[in-house]
Amino acid sequence: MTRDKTATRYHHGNLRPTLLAMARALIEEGGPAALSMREIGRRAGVSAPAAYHYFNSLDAIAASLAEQGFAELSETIDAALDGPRRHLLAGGIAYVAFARANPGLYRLMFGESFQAYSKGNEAIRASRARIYRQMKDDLEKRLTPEDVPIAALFLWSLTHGLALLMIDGQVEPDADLDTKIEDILKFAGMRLPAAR
Amino acid sequence: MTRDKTATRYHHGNLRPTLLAMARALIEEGGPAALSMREIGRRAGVSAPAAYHYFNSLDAIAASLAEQGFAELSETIDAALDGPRRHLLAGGIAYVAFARANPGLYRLMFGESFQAYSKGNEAIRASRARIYRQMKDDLEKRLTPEDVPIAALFLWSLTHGLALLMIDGQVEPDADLDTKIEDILKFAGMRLPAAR
DNA sequence: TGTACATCAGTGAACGCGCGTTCACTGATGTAC
DNA sequence: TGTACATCAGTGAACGCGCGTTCACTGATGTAC
Repeated sequence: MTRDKTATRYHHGNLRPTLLAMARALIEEGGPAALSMREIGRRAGVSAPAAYHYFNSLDAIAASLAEQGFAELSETIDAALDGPRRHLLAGGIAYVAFARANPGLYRLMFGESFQAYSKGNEAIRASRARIYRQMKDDLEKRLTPEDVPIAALFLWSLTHGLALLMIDGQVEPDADLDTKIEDILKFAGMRLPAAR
Repeated sequence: MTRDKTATRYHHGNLRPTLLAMARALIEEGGPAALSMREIGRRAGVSAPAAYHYFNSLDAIAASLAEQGFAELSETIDAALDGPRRHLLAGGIAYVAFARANPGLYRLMFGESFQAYSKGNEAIRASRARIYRQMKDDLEKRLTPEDVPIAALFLWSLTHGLALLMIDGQVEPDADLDTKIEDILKFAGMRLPAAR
């Protein structure tokens, strides 16, 4: 009952969240491909099979991380929309900021295995729907109804693409990246000479 | 000299391009993670070590594929810009079409290992610069000079994001995807109510 | 308050796998004479 | 035209590796009496 926090105890006591935390650190260090049952165990100070008391497989851990990521992203956007800024701009800035703060997680969430996760995971589907809904709600205040679907996909493409380019270091960080993000999102709301 | 095309000959005669072709087929089937020296050899009807006469490592094959991809993407855009459509729109459509036609390759080109490839590869850097230049040339005809860098990043983000969302199957293909692409790119040139 | 015991979290050894790469080799090719 | 030979493309065996997962187990925990 009186826990010696430094001693390594046979029963970890808090293993499930610890495993997830270690897995998350791993993807941030080495990308989604660096996820490994054995390495997760190693970092948690536990043998690899111990994890099987909490997850059926490595894929289950990855799916759990993705779920976590979508929940956090959704919350982050919620919080931004409560702020003083205009909605779409604040949401977009928050979106890109999340990706930049959690590049490994973001890549896991939207990477190749994405479809596999969201297929069977109700929580992920719900978070995604919530994010999309927030965006559409705002767009509906500004546009005629028939423009909304296209505008939503437009905005999602823009923020997703910008987030990935920055994560991948393909935007030369000449100026402050934060102001660059803002500039681009603002530019999206301005007139480009009509493309046809 | 007179080659029996069906017989398996000791000397393959055309191995280097064959290896690249098999590697390319592999990433299209299973994504960049499916690249494997041994599987490439297997498909080429050759032992795995044979490949080492042409490439120093698996990474070298991947880099070669990425180089090929950037060259093709650049050519595809060139071709589109020679056509009858307005430049930016035609270029954007061609860009997304390339990604949709070569999803595995596109992911390899812009994936996590991207930085590693383009660092030492002059050909890749040149292709990318060429693509970017084409875009900027067109933008310069339409915008004041100080808007061009932001507009370029804006456009690249948009097309990149749209390409990936489609590749990842995150756009429900309710309508024809081709017209959807066009709609979005056109929308990018229209007015969104100013975001502030 | 003290003890027997059921529970189940965590262990260590082992499985089979596929991988990238190295190595000493073999055998087809085409050139020099 | 025919033969010796250098070249080097491709081979098969082997290396060492890390992985996901299974298995029979051990030992800490907390509850029932």
